[in-house]
Parts: sequence; structure tokens; C-alpha cells
Amino acid sequence: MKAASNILAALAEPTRLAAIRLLWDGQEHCVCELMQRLGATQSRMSRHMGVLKLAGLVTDRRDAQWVRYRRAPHLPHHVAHLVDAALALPDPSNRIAA
Amino acid sequence: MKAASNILAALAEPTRLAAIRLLWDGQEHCVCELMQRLGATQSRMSRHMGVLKLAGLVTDRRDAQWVRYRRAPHLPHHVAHLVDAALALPDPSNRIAA
DNA sequence: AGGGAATATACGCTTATGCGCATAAACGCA
DNA sequence: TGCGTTTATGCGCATAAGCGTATATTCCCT
Repeated sequence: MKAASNILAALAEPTRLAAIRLLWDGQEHCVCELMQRLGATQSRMSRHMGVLKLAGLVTDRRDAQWVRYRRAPHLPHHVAHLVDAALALPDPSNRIAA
Repeated sequence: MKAASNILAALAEPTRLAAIRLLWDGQEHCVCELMQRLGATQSRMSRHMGVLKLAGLVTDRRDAQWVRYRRAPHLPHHVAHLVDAALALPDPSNRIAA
């Protein structure tokens, strides 16, 4: 099993990490919202979410024409802890103009 | 700045994570030791260490014909915390035979 | 049934990553 | 200086990752 590498690789992409940051509020977010807020195209965002889902970090739920993503429930504590640590790193998108 | 992604990507490779695990004892380890203990070729290990060094996770020191690597000193707490969390994930190489 | 919205996916392309092999570079020692 | 040891690196290759475009798919609503 190489779950550790999968998870780390999933987090090692700026847009995916940004998506995780949004999803980590515990609420559901549709792809359309994520792509808008992160400035990503539809297919790009969809695929990134697929990676996060495959890594076990998020789950999705079909709701009419939308697919709602949210933080995976019952996430192993090690994993949750890792994600928290990743989110604690300085966020490039939060940079203050000089 | 995309340091976060760099660090996560650096950790997202099994051999590199295993190297970090060894180096996280705070001691110095030469490439020859790492390659032996991790079963990697020389060039492979050297390059992996280069990636870790570039990510700022380790430092190297020339000692005669050896290059001693060790955990980077004064690592930002966020980063140290992240690495600790990554090392806390179940380790594939520590698997117990069934 | 038909149309529009939201999402996933197949395809092709470009770039990045990881690797082995061979070679260079740095060093100690005789 | 020449040799052995250790480490880094140039080169080429194979594979993976990421992306855009276009197309399917799923669902609601009329």
C-alpha cells in the first residue's frame, strides 16, 4: 500500500490544495462553485476533484444536476492531521500585496 | 511562492519519504548509507536527496569523500509539523507479515 | 420528448518526473 | 601524481501528470 504517497501527491497541487482548503469548512460545495472560486475550467476542476476523491480525502454526492463534494467523513486521524498541517503552510493565494 | 506544493511533492515519493524518516532522527547520514538501507541505486538516491534539499527539508555537508545529509535546522514550525504528520502515516515498509 | 445546466470523460498534446547508464567532480591516501 | 571511494550530473528514454477541446452523461423542467 502506498496510500501515504497518494495522499501527499494529491495535496501537492496548488489548485487541489486550494480546493481542500475550501472543502475543509465541512460544508458541501459543487464543482461549479469550486471552479469559479478557484478560477479553473470545468474539466480541470472535475479531474482534480477526481484525484482528491481517489485519494480518499473527499466524497461526492449527486444532488440533481450538481455533484456536491465535501470533506470525507471518518477520516483517519493521521490523515486529518496531515491535511491540517498542509493547510497550515503559508498560502500563496493569501499573499499580501507589497 | 509555491513552497507548500514543493514540500508536499518532495514528500510524495516513497523513497524520499523513507529517507526523511531516517534523517528525522536528527543525525547525519551519508548517501551511501541511505542508498543501502533503502535499496536504491547511487544516482537515484543522490537525485532524491537533491529534491529534498531543494525543498529545504534537509541540508548537506561535505565531509571528506562523503556528503552528510541531515534534517534542516531551524525548520519553520509549520513545515516540521507537516513532516511529522507525513511520517505518522502508516508506513508501507513497516508492514507486518500476515 | 426536447432543451438547458452541471459534471464526467475520451482524445491528443505538452511538460514534468523518475530512472539507468555513463561520466565527471571532489576527496583521501599512498 | 595516480588510484580508489563517494557523490553529483549530463543524456536519453519511458511513463505519468496536467491541460484544453470536444463530447458524453445525468438530471431537471417545460
